Amino acid sequence: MMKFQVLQERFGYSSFRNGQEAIIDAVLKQQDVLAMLPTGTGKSLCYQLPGYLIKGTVLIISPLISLMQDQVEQLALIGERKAIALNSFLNSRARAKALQNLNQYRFIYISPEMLRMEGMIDRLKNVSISLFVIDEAHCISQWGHDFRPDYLSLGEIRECLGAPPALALTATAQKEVRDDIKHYLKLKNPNEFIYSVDRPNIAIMIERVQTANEKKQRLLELVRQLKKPGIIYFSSKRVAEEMVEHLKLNGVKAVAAYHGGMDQEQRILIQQQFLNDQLNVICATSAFGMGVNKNNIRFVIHFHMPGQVESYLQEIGRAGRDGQESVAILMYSPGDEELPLRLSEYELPEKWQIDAYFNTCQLKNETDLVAELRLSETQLRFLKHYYLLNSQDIEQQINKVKTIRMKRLNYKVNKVWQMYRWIQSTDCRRKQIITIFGENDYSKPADCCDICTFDLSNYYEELTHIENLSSNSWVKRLQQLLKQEVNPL
DNA sequence: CGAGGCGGGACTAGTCCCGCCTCGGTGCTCTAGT
Repeated sequence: MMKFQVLQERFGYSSFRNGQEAIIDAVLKQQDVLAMLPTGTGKSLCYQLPGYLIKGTVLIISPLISLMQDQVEQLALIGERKAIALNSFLNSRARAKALQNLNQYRFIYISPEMLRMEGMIDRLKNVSISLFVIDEAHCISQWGHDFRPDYLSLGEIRECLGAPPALALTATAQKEVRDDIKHYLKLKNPNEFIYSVDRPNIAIMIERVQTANEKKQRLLELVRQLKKPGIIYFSSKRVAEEMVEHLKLNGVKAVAAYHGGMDQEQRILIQQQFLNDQLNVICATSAFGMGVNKNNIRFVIHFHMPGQVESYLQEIGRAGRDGQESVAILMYSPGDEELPLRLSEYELPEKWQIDAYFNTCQLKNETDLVAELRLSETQLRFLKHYYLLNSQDIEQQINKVKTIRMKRLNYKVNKVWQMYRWIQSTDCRRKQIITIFGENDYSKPADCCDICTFDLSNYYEELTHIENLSSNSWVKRLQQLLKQEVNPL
């Protein structure tokens, strides 16, 4: 079968979208591929279509259970039943059955954590894996070094499985992140497809205020005026929830919160209601977004600044997927950079915790250690990961881990300052982003950014100015209009 | 850094204020007990 035939008959498309065909060709030639495509350009087709043209199974590493479930459902809709998501949603019987029949699947979705569970690699060795896909591959760099260290083992796992060709897919990755991806996946001379991160239909704006209170008031104004639907990003679950109440109290309807502290069920419900236009505004933390395929989002507001330009770009990139004019507004008040700086720090163990852990972890049980050293789950995982990796004497190990911690901390702090410089700069915001991502050319849209030319009222809801008038003046205005209509007759 | 919670002291006895402390995001997995 030819790829065009599969495209039409299986997926129901008459042509490829920008970038897809070249990537698919490289995959079919069994080359390692690193592809950076803007959000919403159909990345999953790049491995799903080859799945029908090559022998064997496509293994897809995915960061979220919900993304895996989504993809399996999407595949079911086009009649594909030989797809499975291997994750904790499967009960033990279903999992046992799936593991026994692994080689019958065309597509297997799995998390990095599940891949590293005992016996999993041996199971997969009996399957002929013909393509090793890493969806949202920037997670390797963004999460692998601390939050989810299993991401760093993917390259070794790939080799264990006979080094099948790899396809790494992402939407935003600066050069150093791409280097990380290549290194940790052990890609050999990968074919790289890098498309521009620029989204000309998203106008970029920074709103400066002096205090937190002022920010809150200005946010209410903006939400009232702007065309919806929209997302507001916060770096705190509590503040996100408080803002939902504040907006509701002030007459904003169809607004809800979304963050990682909520029940899985509640999260799915909120996301569905947003996709179905039953909710207009989501007050969210960075937990919201991956896999949210909604094409008519008109604004993305940042109430807190993200810790890095990549996160910012990924978050604003959720606006305007339909190609219509949309706006991204980042609200900044002096001192805002402190929060992301703190967040970068407290994820990593402190120096004294490294000392204490390495010196006593063989003597005490884990529960006691965690309580004694006040370790968070992430800190503990970081320590365990590097404890297992090292086999030299304790002092050497400790120094090595402290160096790793220092490097990681520096990296994250530098990322925050890059974001900060972007906010403070007086250069075209779009041009700076392009430069940060190593690009040179872009065409300036009519509404570019607050430094260039830009009129925020283009993004207001049409009726807003009438609603804002008091009822009296509204009547007067209507009378005027009627007079104007009547007089000429 | 900055917001919020909490404890204690003060003064028309239950409320108010001040100072101190803590916390702040992202997700996978399994296990034990209902």
